[in-house]
Amino acid sequence: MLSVPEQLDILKRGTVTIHSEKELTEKLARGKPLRIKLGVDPTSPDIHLGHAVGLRKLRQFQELGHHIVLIIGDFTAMIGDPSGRSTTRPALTYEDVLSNAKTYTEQAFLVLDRDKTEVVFNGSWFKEMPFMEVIRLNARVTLQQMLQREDFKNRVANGTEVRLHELQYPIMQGWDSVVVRSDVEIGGSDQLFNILVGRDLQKEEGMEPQVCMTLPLLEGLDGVKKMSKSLGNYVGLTDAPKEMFGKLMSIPDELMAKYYLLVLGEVLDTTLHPMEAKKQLAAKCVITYHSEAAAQDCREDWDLRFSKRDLASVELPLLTLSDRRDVLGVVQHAYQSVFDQTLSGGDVRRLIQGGSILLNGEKLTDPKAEPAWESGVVLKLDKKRSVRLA
RNA sequence: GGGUAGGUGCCCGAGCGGUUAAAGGGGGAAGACUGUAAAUCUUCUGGCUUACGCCUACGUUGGUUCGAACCCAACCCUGCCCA
Repeated sequence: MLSVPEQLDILKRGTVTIHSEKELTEKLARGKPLRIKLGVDPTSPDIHLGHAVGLRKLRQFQELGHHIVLIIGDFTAMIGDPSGRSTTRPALTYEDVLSNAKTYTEQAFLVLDRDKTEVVFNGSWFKEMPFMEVIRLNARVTLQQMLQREDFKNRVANGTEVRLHELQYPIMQGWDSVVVRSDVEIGGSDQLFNILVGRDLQKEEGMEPQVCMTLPLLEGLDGVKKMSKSLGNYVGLTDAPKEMFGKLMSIPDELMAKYYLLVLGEVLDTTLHPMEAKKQLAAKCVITYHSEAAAQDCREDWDLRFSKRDLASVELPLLTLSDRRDVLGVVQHAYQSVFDQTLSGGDVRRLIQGGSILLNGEKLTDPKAEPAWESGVVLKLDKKRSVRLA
């Protein structure tokens, strides 16, 4: 095991707050593996790069010889974490939650060492919890404390509803810490309050309080809002290589440094040309979650497709024509059959008239035209999608 | 339970009897340009094989009217104040 200062140096990297560093030093100094907790709510089946920021921190702990406890919030997911929310989360069924949990853990192990990770479901203790106990826990938190939270405060101030079950969330997350006897809890910076509640409950139970460690939130592809599935601005860990590569190429330039730090744990080389830096970021990410070969393939594909605009030599999905031979019909059918997207006639018409549709490099601007659809010819649909005629 | 303000398109929000498929913004899409699916600029953004035509849409259900998102009634839902 590395010395305490060496461990601290690694662990502190990229954190927002550590509450407190002194406590963490003391815990590390004992020389015993610490129990590191990360709770995830399986509210959607995908883990994205935003979640991976926390998982990477866990991985660091793991490599330093500490014990990871990954809590699957099967129970808390049904409540929905109100952190940072301006509205109540939609309720999920238990079946959804379970199936999400399954894919969730599989994806988490792309980052974590499976053999050294303890996975627990918090439903295993909450499902059987007597109501008396629930009341007892509730007695430990005051309404005023809850109302100090930005998200609740804002909602109250704006006249947006706050439902009572949402107030239970921090208490439940805190109780998880008591049950798993965590020494350190990791979370996004929006988790600060919830993690601190965990400290309070542990103290109440006569335990040494956990260290609270928060990490920055990763902005999504739009560059402004937190990366999240519901906003659609995420890169999923299981995204296909080309999709992952392409999505990363679409982040704003300003965000690159942060992505380098949080996604790769590296420092951006500012002497690189921005586009080259971004390509490297995208490639490295593909290497992590897929393979070196896939990354190489993505780069080449990207260069051909977007830098040289040489669609003819790119591998494209094949389109088998249906009965309709007019431009509108063929394009609509292409979206449907190849990309599984249903576009209305109006949508397609807009694409055609906007000049997006290219047949072998020639713009098709008449929806009703019936050009000769020769086999092997490239039909470009929009910026990202093209097909080859079968 | 009483009082009061509201429920509009993917979201926020104007409209308050006809010229309203419904201002404006956000989000999304396309084009131009480029160093990329960055940035910037322009355009589009309910559906219908484009149709000054039809259908669907302003919480729900009925009603008044030649005509309703707009007026009336009942109901459902939410906020705020009081209890």
